[in-house]
Order: sequence, then C-alpha cells, then structure tokens
Amino acid sequence: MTRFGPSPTGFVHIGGLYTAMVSRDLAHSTDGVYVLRIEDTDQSREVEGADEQFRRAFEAFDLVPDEGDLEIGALAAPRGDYGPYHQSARAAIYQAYVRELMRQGKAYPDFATKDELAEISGAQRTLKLPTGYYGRWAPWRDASPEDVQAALDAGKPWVARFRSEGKVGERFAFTDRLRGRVEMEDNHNDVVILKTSESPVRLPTYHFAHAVDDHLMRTNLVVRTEEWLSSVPTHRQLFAALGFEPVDYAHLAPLMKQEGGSKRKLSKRKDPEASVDFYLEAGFPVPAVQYYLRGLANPRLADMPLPEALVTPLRLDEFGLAGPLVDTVKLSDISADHIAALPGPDVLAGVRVWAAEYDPEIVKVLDANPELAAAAIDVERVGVENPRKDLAKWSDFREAYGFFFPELFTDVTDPADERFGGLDPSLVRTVAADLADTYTHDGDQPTWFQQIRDLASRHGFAPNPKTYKKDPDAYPGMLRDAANVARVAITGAQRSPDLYEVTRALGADEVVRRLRALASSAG
RNA sequence: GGCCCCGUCGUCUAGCGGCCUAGGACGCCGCCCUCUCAAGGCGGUAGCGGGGGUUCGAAUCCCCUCGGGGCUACCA
Repeated sequence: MTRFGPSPTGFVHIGGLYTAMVSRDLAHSTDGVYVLRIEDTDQSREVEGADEQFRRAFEAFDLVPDEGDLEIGALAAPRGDYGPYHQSARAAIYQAYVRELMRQGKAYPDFATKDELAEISGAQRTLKLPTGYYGRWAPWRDASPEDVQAALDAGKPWVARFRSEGKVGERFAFTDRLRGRVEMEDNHNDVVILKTSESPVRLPTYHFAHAVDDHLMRTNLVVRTEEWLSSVPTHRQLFAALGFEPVDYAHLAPLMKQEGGSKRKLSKRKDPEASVDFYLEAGFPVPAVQYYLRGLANPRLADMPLPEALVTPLRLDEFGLAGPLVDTVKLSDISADHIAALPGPDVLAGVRVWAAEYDPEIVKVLDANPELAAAAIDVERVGVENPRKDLAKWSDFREAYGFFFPELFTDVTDPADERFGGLDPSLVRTVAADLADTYTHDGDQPTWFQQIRDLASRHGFAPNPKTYKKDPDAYPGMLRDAANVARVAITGAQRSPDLYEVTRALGADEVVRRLRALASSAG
C-alpha cells in the first residue's frame, strides 16, 4: 500500500510524476493499492485550478490512482473507503487526534508570537545552541493550566505542539528501504502539529498529517524524495506518540537539472522541463516518457525494449542513490525510436490527439486529406527495414510532414530563394520548367530518378562531385544542385525524405503544379 | 554553523577486491552508403573528484579531504 501526496502549489512537477509512478508501481507489483492524496494544508500557497492540473497530468500519464478524490479518466470519484483524500477536508480528524494527544500530555498549546520565536532562535544562535522550540527554550511546554486558561481567555492565537521526548544530541537510526541503515541526530523539537487558531480551518502541518493519514489510510510504504530524510526522526516520534505502527520509507533521489558545471534540483520556476505541461505541449508520447522515467529509476529497464520495460516491476534495490539529470535529448532519442516503431495509423492517431489540443489546424488538415496523410506517414516507413525518425514528438509533425498538405504548404515561387543555394535564378526557373514539361510520374524509383539525372545533364550540371571539383567553373553545379531545385520546389525544404516516395504520396498533378508555380513565377 | 544524503566518460549508468590497459547507451566527431536530410553500418572522443592507507592486487574496503544536494518553517 503506497500513496502519493502532491501539493497544489503550482503546475505538476515531472519529479512528482516520477514519484507517483514509482509509488504506484511498487504498490501494484505487490498487489497493493496506490492512493492519491492531495496535501493542501497550506492555503497561502494554494493555486487556483490545481485539481484540474492534477487530473490532466495523471490522466495523461496513465497514473490513475486506485483510491482518491479526483475524477480521473473513466473512473468515478471518490474511490476508496478511507477518504476524504483532500487533507483540507480532514481537518476534524486531525483535530480529534490532537485533542487526544493533549489529553495524554503528549501535545500542548503554544501561544508564542512570531517575535518571541525569533527571539528564542536568536538567543540560541548567539549561544551556538541548536535552534528550535525545545526543553527550557519552550516557554509553553510546561505552562501551568492557569496560564494556559488565561491565554485562552485573552483570545491569544495558538498552535498545537508535539511534546518531544527527544533530547539534544541523542541519536536515531532506521532502515530506509532504498538506503539501508541511516543514522542521524534524533528529533528534540516540539514541532508544530496544528497550525494557528487564527485561520478559518485549523489544518495540520505535513508531519502530523502524514502520521495520521498514512496510518488511517493503511499505507505501509511511503515513497517520497530525499528532502524528507531528515524528518524521519520526527515522524517516527509522532507515530509512536499516536500509538501507530510505523511505516516503511523509501527516499528517492530527486530529479536534477544541469546548471553551469553543477547539478541542482529541477526548479519549477527556472526550468520549463520541470513541468509536466512541457511534455504534454511538446507532445512526447506517454510511453516514451514512462520508459525514460523507468529507466532512470531502474537502469536495467533502460536496456530492455520499451514494451517489456513498461511492464517489468520496479525494484527498490535497483534505484540509483544519486539524483539524475533529466535529459531531454535522451528522451527525444527514446521517443523517436518509439514513434518509428509505431504503425502509420498509430502515428497519425497520436498526432491527432495531441493536435486537437495544441494545434487544431493539423486536425482539420488530417481530416481533409485522410489518404494523403496515410500515404505521407508511410513514406520510408512501410517496407523499409529502418524507418525514418523525423518525429521525436507530435509537435514535430508540422515541420516534418507539413509540406505534404496543400493547406500547410506554401509554394516556392522565388527562383532566387536562398534555399536554392545561390544557383542562378533563371537557371532555377528553366530547370523547374523543363521538369514540369517533361515530368514522368510513373515507373520505379531508379527510372524516376533517371529523369532528374537527365534533367541535370541537359542543363549542364556535373554528374557527380568528383567531376565538378575538377573544374568547378565549367558547371553551374552538380547533380545534387539540380535535384535540390526539384526538392525545394516540391517540399519547400533542402532536406526531405526520398523525393520519389514523396511524389508517390503527392500525386503527379500536385508535383507538376508545384514545379509550375516556380517555373512560371515572375522575376 | 549543526545534522543527513550523494560522488565512475558531457549525460544515464555497468562495476559490488583480481574477469577493468573500466563495459554499454545517449550526445559529439569521422568514415561508408548517397540526389538532400534522416535512418543504417563502421570507427573514434571522453570517466573512477583529490590525498593517504589496508592488500600480492582497489573504481571496488578504511580514514581524511574536496565538491554537489537536502534539512535546520505555523512550505510541503
């Protein structure tokens, strides 16, 4: 049983997706349940529309939780018997536990003001003592009932603090499921467990909510990132005080970002690729992203074929302990491989789904030209042993395949266009005109290309680079330059898939039309 | 400052005392193929953060050190 607890404080972070994926995988591979709990205990940082963002991200990446409050995918909400799954809706539960702890003397109200707290830590710093609210530095820890009552009567705002049994300098050890035995200083702080009485709903801090929720929701493995490692002593104390069975922890290395010569945590603010939206907008196929993330988690999976890696359970003992850099170049490579292996119709479907949201014109064009689309996507894909890898993400479609479609193609009409590589404009036009006039569409590839060779030699182009280099001044260019005229006229680009194949998809009429557009241009 | 985590090519990593003059993948570079590009084939580039030990032998074990990251909040 695992859970993922994102906070609604902005866009969904790719690291969060990663943690969620790991959580779910670990739960499912042991027949466990994966819970999505929204940890919205900080109203001040809460962002509008956060639930919607979660819904989108988890749905897109197929991380539909077994239990949760959100309507994700086809699944209704809520699911699960241990809700609500928004912490803000569980306020009464936390308060009940706090009351119980107070009755047992394991928690107490603290009326200290911000200034007083600052004063305390200031004094501690001067004395080179550990900062915090503990022992003799905790004025309300052992306050008399009368003083407490007086403060209450005076209407002073208060928080609830946990009365820690820990002493400064004591050691604590536990076994992390990823890192093995970890030893550190024990917690001695009387941490806040219930936030100020001044807010409309009294909410718990992360620490307390974690203890209460993960116990109540039957979690037995908490997967979270490394930054929580230092809080384990506090968490274990809380579990013990509440009389709960402790949970296991697996503290993951966080995803990192290269900056200058060093690594740092991926930052929401600075790194576009930190956001799940980045991947959605670019249109990286979901399986490719999943495959990449799984490979980061368990490197062994990166060496497996994608379909196999996606269904092979993640293993805790194979996680790397150092934070990996997220590498979009690597992702692109994976993604291009994945798309190249897809059947044409699947590629078009992928493009379509993506375009519906991010580039609606593509959808219109696809719908208007279904046969052309099918033919275009099959160029150098069907019947070849190594399909092209022009598409690393769906958003590449427009650039890589747009020229196939009349709606997305702009005729090249300027013979002096720089795409012709500086070839004499009048020659460009002559060549285009000649090809248009003599164009033979039918025949196999070698036959078809022979007409380009003939065309080139008719206009004095050198048949190959060697000949050309021997006497550059004797030729206007070489075969490739002549072919380039046709290529640019037909595709609008100096680089394209095999021209012959392109003309099969386009049809003779359109090929000739594009050539004439150039041939008959003015100037 | 205190405590904790981490440290092998640019990146992700294999390696768990001899199989390592450190292997793979991505990137990058070159060559081949060739009407362009992509793909593909072949080749190359580049690393154990540093210093001490232990040992016949260390990337692997120990110590120190340096570097990166985290926590030290009524943020999670």
